[in-house]
Amino acid sequence: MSMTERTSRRERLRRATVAEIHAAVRGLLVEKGPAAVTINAVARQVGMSGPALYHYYASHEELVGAVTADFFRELATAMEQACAARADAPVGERILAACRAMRAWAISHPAEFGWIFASPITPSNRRPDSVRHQAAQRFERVLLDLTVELWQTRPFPVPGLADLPASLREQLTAYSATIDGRLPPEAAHVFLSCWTRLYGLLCMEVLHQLDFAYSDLEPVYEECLRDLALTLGLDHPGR
Amino acid sequence: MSMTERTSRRERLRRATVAEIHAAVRGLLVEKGPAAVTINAVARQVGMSGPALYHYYASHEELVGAVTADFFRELATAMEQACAARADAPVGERILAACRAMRAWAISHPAEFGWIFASPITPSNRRPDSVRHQAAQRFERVLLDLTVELWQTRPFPVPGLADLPASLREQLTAYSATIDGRLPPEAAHVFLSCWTRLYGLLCMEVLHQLDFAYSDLEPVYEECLRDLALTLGLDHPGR
DNA sequence: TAGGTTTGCTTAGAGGTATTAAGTAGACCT
DNA sequence: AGGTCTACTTAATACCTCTAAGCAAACCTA
Repeated sequence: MSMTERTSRRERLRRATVAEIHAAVRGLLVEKGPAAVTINAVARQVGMSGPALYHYYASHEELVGAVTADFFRELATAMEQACAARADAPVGERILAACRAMRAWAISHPAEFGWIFASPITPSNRRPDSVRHQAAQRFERVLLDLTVELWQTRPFPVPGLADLPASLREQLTAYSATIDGRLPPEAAHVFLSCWTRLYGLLCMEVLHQLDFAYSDLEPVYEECLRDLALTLGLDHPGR
Repeated sequence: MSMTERTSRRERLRRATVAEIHAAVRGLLVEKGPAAVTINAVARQVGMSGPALYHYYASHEELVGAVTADFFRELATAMEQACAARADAPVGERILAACRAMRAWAISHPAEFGWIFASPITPSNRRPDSVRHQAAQRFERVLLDLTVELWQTRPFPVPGLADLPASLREQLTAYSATIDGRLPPEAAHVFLSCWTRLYGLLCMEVLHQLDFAYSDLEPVYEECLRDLALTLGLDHPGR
């Protein structure tokens, strides 16, 4: 009986409080914008007074990083679920589903998605062991894993490694190593190109850098997906 | 004699002070990061005390917007100069020069370029009559004007308007109108696609969203330019 | 079950921020 | 010469992050 509860009562309480804090942060972010997410305001929201929060986080920055990590995880989960819902479909279809899920989450959570980008990644949050970095990496892996599966089951056309500039070749080789060689440098190049276009488009939409021309980027995103499907040699992308 | 000096002594002094303030802001931004750009710190730098700055700007936000506008203007000028240096070259070559100048400025002024994006565009700075918006528009026009010239002298291939989704067609038609029809909707679509890819890539580089894979995006950018040249039907893009 | 430790909070306070208000010295113009 | 405008000043408000010190209750252990 006592053995089954691995988490002590204390720890459960702590977790609950942490969850409440994160919810307060998110609420403030969504309702009053990033600037409203102050230690004091968050503390007030959860019914404690200011400095109490320092028992949970060492600094404002760490709190922000932790919540940002939440958002990354939630986004990654949304993408994974979109895939899981089509577990039997061909990889190509699941890739498109994941990409659409990414934008769907971004659109329905603009404040959260905006925070992921716009909040300057402070040096401490760029450390590989930071919670934020871990969560960001998991997010990135969703599409990477799918692309690896595609590469293994139905390889897409890639440029000759010799055709790439030397500097790029080196960088791609290094990156290929960091993903344990699951994609060779040439394939990594194609993957990164697709990733960059898609993510970049979303990034600009969220940062309102395209407002001067577009009011709704859905068709633009879909066109980008068609292009991506062509590059990866997928069957008809739907829509 | 008195007629020739359109600007009174007073106004000249004011301009000098404003320039000094902007220089102080920039210095703080570059040396200590965006968070160090506070009203007080800026005032200290120029040798006045805090609230004095409110005689020049109504708020911290307005000051930030004004300096951001400076950056946009400087960036636009750098691109224009790159074109002017090749005034006799074909449009295609000038387009590529402008694009390269854009990245060159971004790389040599990372703090400034980062601020252009990362600083959340507050509602007041999104108003069409804000200094920031004006300067941003001038920046956007550099490549637009070049593309218009290309379109008029050597039209590039465009998709059929009927092939585009209705929603996109409407948006493109509206945008075409805002640029006085200098590009028809189909051509505007191609222009915006190129613009989005290029600007998005730079945006992600500056926001450190690609650090996980690349250490130097120069070859990636050049590849993007080759793609762009192909899309616009330019001759060999060089490099 | 008693004692010490850990946890979660409190208030007080230092030093910073943006911004407003009120007052003053001097330049400018009539 | 007198009034207005400009550029600044200091004082004050209300907020911010974060540190320090202290207290009560929960927990663990002897």
